[in-house]
Amino acid sequence: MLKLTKKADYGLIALKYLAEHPEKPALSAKDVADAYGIPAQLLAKILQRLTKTGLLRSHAGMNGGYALAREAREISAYEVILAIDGPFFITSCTKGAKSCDLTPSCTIKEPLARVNETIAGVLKSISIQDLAEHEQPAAHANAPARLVSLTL
Amino acid sequence: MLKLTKKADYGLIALKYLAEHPEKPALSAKDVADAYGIPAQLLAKILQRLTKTGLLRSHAGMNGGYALAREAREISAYEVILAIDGPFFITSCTKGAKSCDLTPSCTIKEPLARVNETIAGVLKSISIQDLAEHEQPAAHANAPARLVSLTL
DNA sequence: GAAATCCCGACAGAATTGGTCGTATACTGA
DNA sequence: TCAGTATACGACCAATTCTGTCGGGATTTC
Repeated sequence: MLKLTKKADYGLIALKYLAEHPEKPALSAKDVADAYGIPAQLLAKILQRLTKTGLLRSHAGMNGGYALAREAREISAYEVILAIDGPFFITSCTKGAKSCDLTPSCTIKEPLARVNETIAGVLKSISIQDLAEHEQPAAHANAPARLVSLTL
Repeated sequence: MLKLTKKADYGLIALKYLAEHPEKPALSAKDVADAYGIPAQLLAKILQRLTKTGLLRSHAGMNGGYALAREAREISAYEVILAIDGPFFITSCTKGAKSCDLTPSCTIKEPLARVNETIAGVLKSISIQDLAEHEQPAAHANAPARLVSLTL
């Protein structure tokens, strides 16, 4: 299915929201959760993780909350997903050191690893700001295309 | 995590295996399962599904089994994954008609839909034959790169 | 010190995935 | 026509993963 987990989704949504409100010094997990109807405690944990990986800055106490640790332009969707869901591999085998437990198996793995890199490249090329900019149905007709190369 | 299910993996492995043995008129599910240590009954169900979607031809009885319905070159990894795992969307929201149940939510969805298409494009550009060719650690140094464009 | 807020581990329920079983059906060859 | 080999398919269970909740703690502001 190749889909993001809801957590990753929530994380991206939250970061986008933060990027859209640069005037606020910080927004609490609850603020964001309420804005989108996301379970507050769950979002809190996600934001905590993003803080731990250095994508967000946090501040406790009244009027505390979270803020982007870097420019929205400088945070890629890839980093967010990586932080929340952990490293991903398109093949279900490649889990760390012990490659495939099955016989000589996954002869399929090697070519797909390249696909994996390509996808990672695409995700790396997208910043939180890109997400925020396209809030309004803009005319992306003339947006410059980004080329990603896949060497099989 | 953005990973393929094991079923999709198995399916790709099996198709690759079939592509590598064009001399055989058909290979049984058990043959393939044994070759890779894949649970035979599970693989059987996967191959049945691939048959139903027209990627394989099947034949019951002795010396029966499965064979590619088309040239390996003409079967894309995308088709295989689609057949086995169903349509995939990178955002966990986009599930059919009813978009996001949450409020105005997934403002994130629209840009990511493009990413989704890009990934699908990558997968479509890879054929079973591509997978089969790179069995041996070949020198893909001079393999022509394929460019996939992403217009955000 | 009280309120707001972040921090974090543990855990329960739900959903998905992986795999098995049993049975029916189709084809082959002796 | 019968035995053996295979596919076809639905039901079902087991394992894993994901989602969301709870409870207690630590910081910061007022």
